[in-house]
Amino acid sequence: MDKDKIDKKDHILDVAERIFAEMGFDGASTRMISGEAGVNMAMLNYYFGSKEGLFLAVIERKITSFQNILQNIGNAENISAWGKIESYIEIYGERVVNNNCFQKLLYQEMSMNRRTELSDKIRNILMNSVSELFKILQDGIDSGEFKKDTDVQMVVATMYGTKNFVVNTPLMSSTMLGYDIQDDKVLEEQFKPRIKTYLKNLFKAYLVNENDNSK
Amino acid sequence: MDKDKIDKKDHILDVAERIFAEMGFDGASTRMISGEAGVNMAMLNYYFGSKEGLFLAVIERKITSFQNILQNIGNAENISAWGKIESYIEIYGERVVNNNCFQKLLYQEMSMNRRTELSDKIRNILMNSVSELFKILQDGIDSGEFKKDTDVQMVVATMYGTKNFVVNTPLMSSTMLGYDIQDDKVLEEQFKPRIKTYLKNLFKAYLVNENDNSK
DNA sequence: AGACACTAATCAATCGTTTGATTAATTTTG
DNA sequence: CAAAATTAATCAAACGATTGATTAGTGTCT
Repeated sequence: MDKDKIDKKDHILDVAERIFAEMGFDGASTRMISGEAGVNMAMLNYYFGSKEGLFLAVIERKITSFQNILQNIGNAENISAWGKIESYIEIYGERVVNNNCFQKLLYQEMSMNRRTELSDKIRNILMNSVSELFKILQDGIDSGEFKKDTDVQMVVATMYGTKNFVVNTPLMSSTMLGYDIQDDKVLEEQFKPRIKTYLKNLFKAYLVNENDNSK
Repeated sequence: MDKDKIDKKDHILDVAERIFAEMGFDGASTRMISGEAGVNMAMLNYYFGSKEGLFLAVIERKITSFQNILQNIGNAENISAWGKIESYIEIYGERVVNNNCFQKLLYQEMSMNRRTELSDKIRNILMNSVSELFKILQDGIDSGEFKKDTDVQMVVATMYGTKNFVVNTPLMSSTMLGYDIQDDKVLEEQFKPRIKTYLKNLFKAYLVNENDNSK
């Protein structure tokens, strides 16, 4: 049946995603991936053409679901700029937990300046999300809701950077935070609400103009 | 003369540091490193034993200079907690620019969970700096200078994460920021003051209790 | 029969490392 | 001091292993 083939391809992609994230593109071998997936080595090339094709397939599979999620937030009418940022942090916090393997993969690929074709693709896609954030922030500034001297670009760098740091260096972060970030339960029950609360407090303090009578 | 030998080893380490940072540990080949350094391939094994030994030597060379820099700040007596944070950001901002190649290398190694012997070493050394920051922050909270609900650990994650994001994904960051992060002049004249100012503003807003008459 | 799914065997290329020989530098000896 | 002996530094070549990829062939369906 057709279903089996799709399931098999998806299974390969699942395994490849995990191994690529753990070992990096170069560190992961096709034998390791095919072996762990329980398929013949040649199947990787049969299905995906090449190792790079497999890598690209792993990324493209997820990337589609990444799109369009944030545009709804940005385009919402009756929500304040700060409300949009809060929504963004909520959604972002959820994705941190569920897709941290993939996040690591993305970040790893972006760290390398080579393979520009793929890197460009990834960067362009991520820039969509970034642009949405820019727009929200700039609107907030223009409406006077956010402070005038806000560094819009750096705010985004902090948003992504803080999350990436924790997700990509789990051993370091676990030592710092005092509990095991790699434990799914801890991640879900402890870290997820924590980073959401933290980012909201952090950016509220930095972004939002207090409703005082100054000036 | 003895000088030449030392210079040569140092030259190899310089090249290896750059290539490891650019290509990752697995992506960099010994042929590439020796070729670019202008030495025979066998010299790498002759000097450093193995590829991993070379990698370790690259890291250990820098790590020593990393130590003890921040302890002076933490132990200063007549400076406020916020003043210490400002000093930290200043020094940290300087290091970002000058050692970004090495920073990338460190972060890359920490992202992989394998090679635990080396990773543990790196993590422990970084934890020294982290602990200094913790202490400063906690002192500020205890003295009432910083807000009581400050998430000390996450502040550090933001500090490192924001910087790492920009340094490790230069192409992405350059697109975001609108200028070329990889250009040394831009990095020095534009980005360095910018990230310093931004981090100070960000953390001042989040950390410092306003001297108002509330409560 | 013929398109598709799959496998074992094999390919050339590249990997990190080792070798044996050669040169340069240093130390020991007369 | 100079010749001899020893050590250190450097090299081209080759090692076995592993890499990603391909081939030729075997079933398996419709």
